[in-house]
Amino acid sequence: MTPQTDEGALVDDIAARIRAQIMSGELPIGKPLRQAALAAEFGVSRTPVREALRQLQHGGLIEMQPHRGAVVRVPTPWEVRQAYEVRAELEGLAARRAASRITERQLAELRRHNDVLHAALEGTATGASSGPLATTQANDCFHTVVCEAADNPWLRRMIDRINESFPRNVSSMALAGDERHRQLNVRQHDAVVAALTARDADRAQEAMREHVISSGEHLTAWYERRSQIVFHG
Amino acid sequence: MTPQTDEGALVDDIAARIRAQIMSGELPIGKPLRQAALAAEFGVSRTPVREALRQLQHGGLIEMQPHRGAVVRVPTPWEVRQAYEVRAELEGLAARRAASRITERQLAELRRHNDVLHAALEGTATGASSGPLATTQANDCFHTVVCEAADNPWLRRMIDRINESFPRNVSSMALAGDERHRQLNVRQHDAVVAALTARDADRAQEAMREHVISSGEHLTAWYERRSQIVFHG
DNA sequence: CCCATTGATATTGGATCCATTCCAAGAGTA
DNA sequence: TACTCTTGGAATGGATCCAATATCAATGGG
Repeated sequence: MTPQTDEGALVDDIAARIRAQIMSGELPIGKPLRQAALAAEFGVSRTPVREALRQLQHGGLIEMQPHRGAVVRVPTPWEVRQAYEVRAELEGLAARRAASRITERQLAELRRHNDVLHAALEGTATGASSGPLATTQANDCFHTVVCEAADNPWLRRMIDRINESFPRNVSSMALAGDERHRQLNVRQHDAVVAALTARDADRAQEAMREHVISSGEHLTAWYERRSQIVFHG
Repeated sequence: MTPQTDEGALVDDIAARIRAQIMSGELPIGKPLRQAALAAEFGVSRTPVREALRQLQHGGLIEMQPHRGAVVRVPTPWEVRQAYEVRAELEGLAARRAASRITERQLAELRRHNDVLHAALEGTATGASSGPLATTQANDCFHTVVCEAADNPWLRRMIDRINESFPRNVSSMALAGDERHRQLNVRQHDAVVAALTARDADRAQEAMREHVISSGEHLTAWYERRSQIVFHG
């Protein structure tokens, strides 16, 4: 049932699956998570499920009240702003480090991901590489590549931790909806790539910082407008 | 046996206790952690201990190999440097935010903690407020106050997470040993306080960044010299 | 008619039990 | 003597069991 190469990672596997379901929106914000139901769904006992839930709680993705169960957490707008301020600083640092470390291969990869965004923007997308899914992935990959180029596992973990704390579908929905913001987004990506190409650490850091802050403001505003996309049942 | 106000926090309580033991050096680096032993020591079953260990693993303080048990993790020198680079950026951000938010009361508190360090340095410590314990505490409090003044829970959590990942006794031992570095340390603290008093965000950020980077370099060097303070037996 | 108390029910949290796995010591053989 | 295979013990990880607690509905009283 659970064919992991790495026995002993069952708990982490369960946690990853639940996280994925929350990220994809399959488990909507505010939905109560029943341990028994999850255990049955994954074909395991409640013990690993409970541990997985606790991990997610510690990660901030869900809330657990004693004897009352766990619910998918509802991030408040100001919390989004605060988290993105931290993320901006961290990704800025990543860009700074990347400026002197990134390889030509990675730069090419960045440009490729950006091309996808450009194409999606101009409607010249060629079939498969279109749609909000492709743009979301291209966006993620862009930031991932910069993180990898920064070559600092701790930094990487911290940034991942922030990203894992907000349901992805919400974020991408917020971005995908606003055409104007997507243009800004791509321009900012280009600025980052340009700075990295020029090996200009200061400019790369500032460009990335501004980009993330801007995304954060946008996302915060979106949350403020319709912070009611929660589970009702 | 466990009179917590907050029932349901037993696991977190266990985790905190184990973490404290690791931090204080009572559980030396490299020491294998037996679930049964810990359970007996705390008067609980193995279940909450297991969950607590997994939390610590996720936090990076211990390593767990499947069916082989958990050991207190040995941070490598380069890992210390990388973590402190991240910490410098985060605490720099904290100082920047604090510059415009810190209250007079908090500033006074900062000065008080710094006075303790000054006193310890000049040997004019008055009995109880002497010793490495007091200086370590004053150091911690200094950074904690700045973090609180920054008023960003996410930032706070991230910084805490980094600090919780390195056995405190090792860090303080490294600092306490070097008189020269302690002087530098206090001067840097003073610089931060001065910048905060002047409400100069840029200067505060830079002062704090430099301070943390410098501490990180020192700690890294210490780890390189005697990275063999591990458990043998 | 509305509110409080109480009992049933469901769900969580901790304890215990059992299968699996890893490590080490010892016997047997080349 | 050295190498390997076996076997026993010990520890982990998952499953199951039981107690504690919160939710909800029903009933009785104001």
